[in-house]
Amino acid sequence: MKVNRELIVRTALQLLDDIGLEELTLRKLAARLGIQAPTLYWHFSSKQALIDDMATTILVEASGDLAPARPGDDWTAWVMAFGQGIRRRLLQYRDGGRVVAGSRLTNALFHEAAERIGAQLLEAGLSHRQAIVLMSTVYTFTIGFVVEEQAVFPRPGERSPAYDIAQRNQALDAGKFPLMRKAGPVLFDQFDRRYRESVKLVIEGARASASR
Amino acid sequence: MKVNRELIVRTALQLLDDIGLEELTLRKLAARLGIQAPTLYWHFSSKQALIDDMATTILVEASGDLAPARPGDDWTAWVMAFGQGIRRRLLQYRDGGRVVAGSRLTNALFHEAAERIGAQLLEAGLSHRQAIVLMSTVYTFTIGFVVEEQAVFPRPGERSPAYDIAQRNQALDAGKFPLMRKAGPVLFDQFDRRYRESVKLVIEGARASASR
DNA sequence: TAGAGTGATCTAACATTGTTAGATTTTGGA
DNA sequence: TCCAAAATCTAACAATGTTAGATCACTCTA
Repeated sequence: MKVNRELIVRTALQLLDDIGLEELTLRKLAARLGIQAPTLYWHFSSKQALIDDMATTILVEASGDLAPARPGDDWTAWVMAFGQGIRRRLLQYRDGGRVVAGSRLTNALFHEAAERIGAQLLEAGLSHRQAIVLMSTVYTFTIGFVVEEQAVFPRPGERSPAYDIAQRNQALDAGKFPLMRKAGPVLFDQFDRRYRESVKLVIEGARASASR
Repeated sequence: MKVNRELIVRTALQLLDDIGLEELTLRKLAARLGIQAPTLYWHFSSKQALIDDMATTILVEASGDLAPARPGDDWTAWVMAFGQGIRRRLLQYRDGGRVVAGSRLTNALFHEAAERIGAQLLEAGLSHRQAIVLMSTVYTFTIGFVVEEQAVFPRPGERSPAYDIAQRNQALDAGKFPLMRKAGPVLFDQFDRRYRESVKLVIEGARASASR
């Protein structure tokens, strides 16, 4: 059975989703492909090179889903759709955030989407620097956010027992940490809502900066 | 020679700064401590537990440095100092960003600092939720930002050869990616400036949200 | 149609790693 | 002085990424 880079990456992403990044080994991947582990080195120069390709693939998959629903929407909708689209796709794979966070992209396909969205921002009147800073802020925040989110929810709806809120509160003295205690539900529940609010902060900041 | 948790963590942080997270092994750490590797398991239940303690220590070190220079400053200065303080401390250790990104805090000392700053925000009129979302946004962004920054500059001023801008541009067709090409210097130079601008976006967004 | 070349896989092995089991030494208080 | 505990040691294990080199499979050419 002949195997190629794309099949390897797709299989690796399936395996990732099944067992997580920590358990993802070349031998397990090879087994699922019906080959021996060293054969992978004919296709990839290292495990990291494979993971880089996985990360690139995840982001490329996201690329088609980064435009706002209604095409007439203003630039703020484009930025929100950019962030939401990336987050949604990262969440589709177990440890998707950590995979992308630790990798370098291997091709420019994701840059195409970024280029399109950036063009929208310029057209709306933002400067080049404003557009780049805005997009990179959302991008960086999104990846960091999903890394945290997936530590709490390894899979959507499946809360990790390590992040029990009651247990967290037990470690936080009520008299000493009133704010932090009350923050538990904000930080570890309803990630959708907090994500939206965070990105909205960035967007409103950009609106203020752009209108000057 | 007797060893304890604190000495181990301090030595591990030194070693981290010398050789980076990837090269940090329990045997090397033990050698530097003058003990055998398995002895570390008397003090820590796993390597990850040790790294968690390292991350906690880094953030606790940052805690003393999170207040604005002039105590009379308004709440926006507190938020900026919060972010800048964390970033500065993460940058003091090689791979400091990645260490903190992948870890869970082992004590609440950092929460004390967060509690103080949060209190400032409430006093300035922000709601509890606004304050928590604002701080978590800056926190998450900062860690993600430093992870990227340290991929480009493993040590301050020491650019990784893998992130040469000219090389990056070669991969980006000038006709197809005008914005992304021009973005190189914005993204991979002057991290100080971009960090400040990003956090300012968040803060201005919070100002807009708070004034409503 | 035989054979050469290269594309793709295999087997065998290596060094290194985190970790465990269990024996041994060191320490400090009764 | 003795004993329990605290702290360290040696020896070993299973697993991992990776390399070296042999072998199979396919395609093109002479």
